[in-house]
Amino acid sequence: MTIKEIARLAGVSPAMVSRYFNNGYVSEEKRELIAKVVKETGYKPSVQARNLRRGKANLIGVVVPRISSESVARMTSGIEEAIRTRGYQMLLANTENNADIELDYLALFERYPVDGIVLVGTMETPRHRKFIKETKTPFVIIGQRMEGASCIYHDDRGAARELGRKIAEHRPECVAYIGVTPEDRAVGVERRDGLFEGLAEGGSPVRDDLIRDGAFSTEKAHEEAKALLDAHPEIDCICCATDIMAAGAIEAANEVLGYGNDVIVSGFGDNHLVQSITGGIPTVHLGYRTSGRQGAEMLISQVENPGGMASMVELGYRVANI
Amino acid sequence: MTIKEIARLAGVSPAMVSRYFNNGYVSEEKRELIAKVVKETGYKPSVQARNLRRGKANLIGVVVPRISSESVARMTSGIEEAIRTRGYQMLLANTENNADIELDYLALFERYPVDGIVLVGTMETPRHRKFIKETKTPFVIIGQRMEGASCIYHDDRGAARELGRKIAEHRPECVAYIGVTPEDRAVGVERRDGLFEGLAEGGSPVRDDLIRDGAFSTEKAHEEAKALLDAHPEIDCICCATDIMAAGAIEAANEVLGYGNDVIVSGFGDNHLVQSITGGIPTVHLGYRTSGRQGAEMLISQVENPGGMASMVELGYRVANI
DNA sequence: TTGTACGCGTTATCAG
DNA sequence: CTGATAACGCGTACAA
Repeated sequence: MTIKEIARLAGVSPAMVSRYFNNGYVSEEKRELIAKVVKETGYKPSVQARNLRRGKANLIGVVVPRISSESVARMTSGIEEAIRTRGYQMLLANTENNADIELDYLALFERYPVDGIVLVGTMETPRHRKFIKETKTPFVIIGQRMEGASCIYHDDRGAARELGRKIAEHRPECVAYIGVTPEDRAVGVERRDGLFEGLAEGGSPVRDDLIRDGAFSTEKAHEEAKALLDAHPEIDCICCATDIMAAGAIEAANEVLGYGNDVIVSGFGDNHLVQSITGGIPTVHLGYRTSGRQGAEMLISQVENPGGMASMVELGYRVANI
Repeated sequence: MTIKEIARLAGVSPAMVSRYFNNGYVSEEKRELIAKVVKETGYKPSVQARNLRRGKANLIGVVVPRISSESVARMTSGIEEAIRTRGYQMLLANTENNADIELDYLALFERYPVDGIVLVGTMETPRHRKFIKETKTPFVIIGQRMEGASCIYHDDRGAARELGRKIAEHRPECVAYIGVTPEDRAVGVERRDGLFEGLAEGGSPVRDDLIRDGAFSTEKAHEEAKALLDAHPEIDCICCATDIMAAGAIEAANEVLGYGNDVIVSGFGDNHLVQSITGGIPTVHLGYRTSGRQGAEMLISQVENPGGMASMVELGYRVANI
């Protein structure tokens, strides 16, 4: 069923039918004629042909590191919302934290009919920088600050510093830290450094020998926390780079010291499930939905008004439960 | 940059360039000529035009109820994996559990250049049945059994029955149940009925007045469980339709009866985070990744070999931690 | 092995 | 307000 056949059946020109679906330069009379035929045939215009003709697909490619992470889910939800209200669709690619797959998808999207690309960022490699410099497709990165690209990110450092200060007010005497790889700058470096600063300012510095890597995993964090607590009974505070890992640390503390122990365990990111299971541990709410939404809006405005400058937006935060 | 310009620059015909990218009817000499120009210009064929010409987009539309649910994340991960290895891309739509948005997306995908549609199913309304009956687009539904459509689903009932029997072996004397709306047949009806059967067979039936709706939410389940335990101290077992809700029930039990209480709380779905935080409560592993993967494979085979029958696949399960 | 010519289904332009 | 016509960029008979 093509526009031509509809035109023939309705006794009008194809152009008329096209206008019927787009701008509305159609007389009432013809409109009814066409509407009737369209309803009878169930005709839908070919998006393919339209895309070709318009040189635009109203499609945004979104590349995420791990779809099963709550923070990512919240971002994509925000992206999707913004995108949908502007009449776009989302093409989602999941890389399972694999840099090669990530670059592959970025390359794929460049020649795919997407109007723009959103990258939910984790690591920054030379190949990433190369891509950013060379791509002609509108591009926004969410969650990491990256030079040369439009990006929208959270003030991980400031948030962590404030969290650290608040924790220090409780005067913990022996503070351990479970972080993640520094390859993820926002989570691995900014959160750690900010937290260390805040704790030190408040007079409760992290002890150098009590720093571990929790690898973004509840299990790994559980394991590390257990080892820490077994070896250092003096620990009375464990700060974690994510709520997910904090969940593991809490479990460890309960195992080693029993329920109702006094160890302070803090997280980051306000993971819904973790917060509701634990009844609320010290954490930072980061507005992932917002960054998703704003990132998508930024991208679409780039798509629709090309030639603008790359812009960087830093989002606020809210320290919670302490 | 079009195929014509490349042809001109390489001193060959456009058809040659097309063949260079598709079937390979090109002499070595010309191949090198073209390769050189392609590399220099960074030319990528327009997927738009190719799609129009081929009448195929290598795109699968996936409609999910809630992207931030772990089970959904696991399914989409499986779908994505299967799709990618077959050379397709995934277009993801999120409905936030809204039936209207769900139907909108289904309709959108029908006229979008997707080769097939996967629906991660929850409710089944007359409009759903209408869509299924009328759509000409290859279509697979995952997670619910639905007549007239190809579907792949889990044996929720059998799994629940076995879980119920296992729980009954611990001889609980007063069993409560927190479920969800029966509009979601698999989760709201099959799990409930199966569990009730298994418990009854084992001699530990659920007490009729101890049945509540937890609305897929940790908070709601927490609230309901707290009310139950406050009003009925004799409760020694709370079964929940999802792990997420079980997390709320555990929290409630700890609040009301203290840590280390003997109330058995069971879940369903083997939620990673819940299992690792709780140290493992009785649950059922359902292979969501597998259903995603197989559902996608089923769909693609429908796309590539049209005219087949609708098929229904039931997947197994594994009861865990009891 | 190579090139020519046509058509995929739309929409934009332009003349009426 | 309406209709004819020319692209959009590519793939593929068909002829050479």
